[in-house]
Amino acid sequence: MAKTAKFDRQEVVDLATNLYWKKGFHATSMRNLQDEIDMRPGSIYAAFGNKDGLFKETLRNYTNSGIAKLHQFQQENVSPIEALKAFVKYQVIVSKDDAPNGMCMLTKTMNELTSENQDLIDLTKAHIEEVGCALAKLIEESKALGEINSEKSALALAKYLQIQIAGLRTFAKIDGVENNLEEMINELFVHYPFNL
Amino acid sequence: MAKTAKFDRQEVVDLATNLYWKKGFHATSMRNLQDEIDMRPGSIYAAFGNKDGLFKETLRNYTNSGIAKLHQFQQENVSPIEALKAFVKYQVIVSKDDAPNGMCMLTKTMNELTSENQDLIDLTKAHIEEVGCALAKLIEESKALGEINSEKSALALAKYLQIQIAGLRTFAKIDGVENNLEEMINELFVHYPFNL
DNA sequence: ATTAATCTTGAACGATCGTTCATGTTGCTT
DNA sequence: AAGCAACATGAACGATCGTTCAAGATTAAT
Repeated sequence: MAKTAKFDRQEVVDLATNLYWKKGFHATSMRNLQDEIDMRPGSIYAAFGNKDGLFKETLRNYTNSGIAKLHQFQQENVSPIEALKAFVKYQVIVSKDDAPNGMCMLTKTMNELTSENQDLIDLTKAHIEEVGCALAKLIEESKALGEINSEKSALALAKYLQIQIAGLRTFAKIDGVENNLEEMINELFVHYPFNL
Repeated sequence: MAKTAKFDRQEVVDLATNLYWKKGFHATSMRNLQDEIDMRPGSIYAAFGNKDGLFKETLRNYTNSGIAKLHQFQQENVSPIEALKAFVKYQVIVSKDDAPNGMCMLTKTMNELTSENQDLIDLTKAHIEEVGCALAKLIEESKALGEINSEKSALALAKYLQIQIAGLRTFAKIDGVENNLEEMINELFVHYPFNL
């Protein structure tokens, strides 16, 4: 009935994700996005509603990518705890230089936004918990295999892991810890609360 | 020779600090600041140069306050490690609800800014390391008293502590950890790397 | 070939951004 | 009392913000 030749939505969202991730929500202007994804205002607003709408879609895209990456490590490693370790190293060490921003886009968003954008905060929170659940599943497997000796619940350990990742990523950008990141992550899994 | 009745600089910087801390650098407009500190544009620019200049002064003010708070806990506690513990609890638990923002203003700034404001990033890094040194001094005392049994250097332990604080503060805002914060901080100091 | 539905375009809107500066006000010095 | 240097004021600047929408371009169905 009508014109169908449209832009590649996934490609566009990927580009938008990287820009939002790199600059943050407020510092990324619609004109920055227009240049990055090569679309005109009208098309963007027709496809995504507004700046918030596009941001929400990039959040979804970011979280999906992260969880997919976790599953990839899960398939590449027979040991669940090695998969977790690989994931943490990927997030902290690899992302430090290769990713659009060394920080996790979700925690970065949590840090940046105020109650003026409560809906975005709530959405981000939900995504963080979603990642936590994915981690918890892997931890559960690891416990079942006896790799982990802990009285803590898998969910509590997952949250602990997320706290460590957030802290490490924040300080990975500051001089003085670069050389120790690998060691610190290795030590993470052999001490409390993972092993008594 | 001339008019001397000026605004109270400390009072103004305190107000500006709280606003910048709460909203972040980009989301805080000069007009927001004008309202908050009750000064007109001309006066602000005469006193602080520009938006960056005022921000730099608030960073200095924030860091000074933090270090002063650390020294306060140092004087209130005979045990250095108890002083450290009180400091961490203050930063993570008290600040979660009472402070303008649950996050540390320094790490928040690190997260928000890009290389477009490299000078502000460098300044913030320096402040974070300054806090690290203050923590290290207290840790050194604690080691001398035998409270801490670790092969790690005081500076490395200080950095570890900062990583924990950053992680905990980030996740203190998300449902699920509130009840455990006190316990998690207590456990911090009785396990590796503080005690083998 | 014509129609109709959809998509694309980019000029333009009002609001707000960081910043400047001519003007007015104040208070110390002479 | 007068003069002047320092400070305070707020209107206004050009730039950019997020967003809209009338007009044009494109494609599938008739």
